[in-house]
Amino acid sequence: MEASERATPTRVRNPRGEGARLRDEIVAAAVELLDENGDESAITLRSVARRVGIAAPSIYRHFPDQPAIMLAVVQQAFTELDEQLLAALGTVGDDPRRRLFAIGNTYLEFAEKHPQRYRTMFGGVWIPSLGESSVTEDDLIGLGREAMQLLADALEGCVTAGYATSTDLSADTIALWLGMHGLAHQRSVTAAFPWPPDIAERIITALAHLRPE
Amino acid sequence: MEASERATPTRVRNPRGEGARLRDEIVAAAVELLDENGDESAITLRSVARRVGIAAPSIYRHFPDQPAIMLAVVQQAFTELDEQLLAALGTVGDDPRRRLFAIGNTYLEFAEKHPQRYRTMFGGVWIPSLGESSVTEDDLIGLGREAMQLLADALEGCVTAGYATSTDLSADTIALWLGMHGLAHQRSVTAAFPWPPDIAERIITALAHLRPE
DNA sequence: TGTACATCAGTGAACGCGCGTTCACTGATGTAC
DNA sequence: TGTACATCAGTGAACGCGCGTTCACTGATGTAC
Repeated sequence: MEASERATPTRVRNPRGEGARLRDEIVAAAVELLDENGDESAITLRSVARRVGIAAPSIYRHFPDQPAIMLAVVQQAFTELDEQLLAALGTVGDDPRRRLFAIGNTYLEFAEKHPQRYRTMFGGVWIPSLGESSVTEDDLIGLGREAMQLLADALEGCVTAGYATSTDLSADTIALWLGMHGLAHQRSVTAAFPWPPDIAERIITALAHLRPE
Repeated sequence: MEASERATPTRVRNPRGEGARLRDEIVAAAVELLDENGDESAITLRSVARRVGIAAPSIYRHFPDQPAIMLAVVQQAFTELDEQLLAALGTVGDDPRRRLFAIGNTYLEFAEKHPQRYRTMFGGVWIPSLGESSVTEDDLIGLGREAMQLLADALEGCVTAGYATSTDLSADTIALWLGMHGLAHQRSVTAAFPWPPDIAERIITALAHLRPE
């Protein structure tokens, strides 16, 4: 029974004051399970505990309930996405068109590299009858806001520079994001589709209303 | 115990040779549960049986296992979508531009009216570690083919008539569909988003490369 | 400086639950002779 | 025309499982006096 419940029975306990470390380990384990199994139902309180190598009730020191783990996974994924977008912008220079494609391509790369996480971030399924759990609506609002703002700024740059046209910047940003999201999401579900190689460029160019170069 | 397991204990059994009727009732009950709860995990073998008013094992006369019910739900949803698209085309006349928007708007309406079903159709989550169940890959291939073909035809009509430009019809069809899917999917997840009222038109116009009227 | 004590990190056993699935069955109805 | 029988639609009880959560606990370590 011990063997089946624990992955690493030799785990040493964290020193005093460092108990919060386990929180990070729990989230990391949950992400691992998600990436491996592809299904968010793979993240159960007990499966996570098993992976970390702790007893199931130990999780309650760090999370009020199971949905709270899911929320932490999603929050971490959004933070990682934001970081990658900022990193890409940091290396790409000043050309507005290149900045727009840097955002778009980095976004799509993130989804392609972590399809399960992407699906969970935007899947909506994991929100468990909101209100029966510790997760509130406030926890969810604004999750994608940072990424959306970066995209809006990039599109605005193109419009200002005359590379793109727009009658309504915020509506066009949403339209552009929806197109990218459609590709990112569908790819994360069906890997084996014969996508046209330039599909991302086609979508971004059309929805950003980019003038021919 | 009886009361909790059965919704309608007075259910009469189907006459001989009509046993297949129960199959339809099972699928209908599964759809109901999905629409009500919004979560495909609401469709369990037992919950469906409860809803129909039969004993759980009775389902095995009609479905080899639980995933087979999910497959039937998704298949039925795709069939319904196809029917609605065809019906819309039947009433809209010959103008290629109107035919394109008929497809696009009907598609988006379907997703808006049945968000849970839409999410399940394209969610990918319900595919249960394919191979451990009776559902095979063949069952899934070609599920959206009909709808995609109708969209391709509509776009081709616009190009032929000179209303739209395209360098690669099949790639542009996929791009257009992905944009529509992005909107349809995200709407089915987050109802409370302040969508621009003309968001659908913006996406379709841009991705179909429609000339200004 | 020694020690009692509070705090902290984590455990082990147990609970009740709903699940998918199996098994042997029941009882009505059509059909062959 | 009567009846034995096969077929069909569906049942009831039971199984083992993994789940989330609870409870009282253990034992190491820092801290107050």
